[in-house]
Amino acid sequence: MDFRKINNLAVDCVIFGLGADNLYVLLKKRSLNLFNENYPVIEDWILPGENVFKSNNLGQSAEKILKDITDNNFTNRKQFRSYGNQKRVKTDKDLLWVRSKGGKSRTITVVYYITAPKENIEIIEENNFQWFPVETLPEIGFDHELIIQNSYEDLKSKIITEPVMFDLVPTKFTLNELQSAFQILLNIELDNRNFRKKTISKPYIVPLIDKKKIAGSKKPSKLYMFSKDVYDKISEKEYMIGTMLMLIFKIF
Amino acid sequence: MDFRKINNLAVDCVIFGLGADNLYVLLKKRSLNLFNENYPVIEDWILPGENVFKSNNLGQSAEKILKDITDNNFTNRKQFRSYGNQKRVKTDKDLLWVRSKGGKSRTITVVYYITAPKENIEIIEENNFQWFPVETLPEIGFDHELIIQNSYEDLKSKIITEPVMFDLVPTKFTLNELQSAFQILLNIELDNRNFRKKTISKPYIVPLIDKKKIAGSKKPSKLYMFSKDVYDKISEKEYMIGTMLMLIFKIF
DNA sequence: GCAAAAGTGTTACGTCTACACCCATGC
DNA sequence: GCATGGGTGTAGACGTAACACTTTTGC
Repeated sequence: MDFRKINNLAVDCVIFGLGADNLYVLLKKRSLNLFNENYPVIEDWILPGENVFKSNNLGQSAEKILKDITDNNFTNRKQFRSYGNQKRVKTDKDLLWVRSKGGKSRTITVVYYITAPKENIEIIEENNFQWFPVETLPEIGFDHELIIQNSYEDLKSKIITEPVMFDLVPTKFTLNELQSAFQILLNIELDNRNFRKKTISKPYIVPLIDKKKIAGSKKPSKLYMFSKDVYDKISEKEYMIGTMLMLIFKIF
Repeated sequence: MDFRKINNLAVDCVIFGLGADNLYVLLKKRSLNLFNENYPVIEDWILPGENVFKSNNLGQSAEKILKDITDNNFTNRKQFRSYGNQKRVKTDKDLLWVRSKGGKSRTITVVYYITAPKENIEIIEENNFQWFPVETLPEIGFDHELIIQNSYEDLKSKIITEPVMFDLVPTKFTLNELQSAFQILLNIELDNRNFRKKTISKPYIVPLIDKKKIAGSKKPSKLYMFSKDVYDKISEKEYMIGTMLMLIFKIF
């Protein structure tokens, strides 16, 4: 293993966690105070990320970043895009920070994003990380707010094309949870009865016999699973494209 | 301007050109013969690309690569993803080539892809570039075959989500051209009458009054344009997601 | 027994699919 | 005048949208 870092190549991770009524992003606190009036005090939030080791490939770097945050194993890491503008790092705060870390001001960042139910992600170092609703972010360093927005857009577009919704919801989910997930992510209202009918009719939504779940209160509800096998088998015969859409939209 | 190159950062371009009955990719010839039996003879094809200048951002690099190929201006450059595996360059040929060019064997490549009607792209240096059908590629260097496949997949998925089809077809197109484009790219058959009805009914498909076009032969046909303005206006009110799909699919 | 969320069916309407022939033009 | 691709209409099947009440459980 070669643990030296490639000083102009970094990986950042956008971690999306779906909560009860919001989609959240996990951010890392960035603070630096030199107690010198010539330097700004840094106190804001950035995406978890780091420079790539010489002997790691991009995916392994992402893996490593995630391991520092939680013990979860994520199966749904998606490489998104890269940011390599030479003017990316431009504010005093950002320049100071980069210099203090030995990085280069022209760094190319490859972004991965990860999706999971928020409740599934147990954060190890509570102090340094915090969830924020995607719609109301705090002060963000670098160009990371842009990166978050771009990733969010991409996620939304993937949701209607690929079965990524099932990564945002527990493995065993109730139909209402699934419906709510769609409603939050696409910001729409859905008719409960129609949603159920369509969803249940899909062969890759498999009812879990007998098992039930205790909601916050009152009557327990049936659980379902997503069968990737079945889904893949169906989508092999073409036509599957855009299936997710069908769970939801009035086509017009 | 700083014309030094960042030796571990490159941009490659996948240029898709839609022909009459195939989707093509533009490749660059790679040949190197040292006339020394200890070295392999290189004679294959790669994506057009190059290392990034210190003073260029990624988009500018892509721009520059394209300018060397054709005088066309492309408006639809899309950044795709990055390839940064440390084992990317591994065959003797590839290593020899990289060394002969002063690059690093661990290079991260950011991929852009471009879509246009094949006939629109006039290649400047005929000798070095050639079109190949995506489905039947020649011998390809580096991991560029993988990159092409990945880009192709991404393109196909974008086609059903975003109005990228209109980049592959002339600005003024006939309905049959558009239908044929869908058929080639998604490898499906469409009913001509139904396709026309749906397509014409979309407000963002605007008929060009009076103008006609001479096909390969016989009867001229009506021309249409895609109005991005109208499309954007409609898609603002949500729900637009997946519209492209609607031009085509039996929803089930 | 009551609060809270889960779960259920029907009808009217609109959209999609399937299908075969005439039209306009160039030669 | 004929060959070629351009262009057109309808009916039956299917899927969607709209809509309000009952059920099951925990407390």
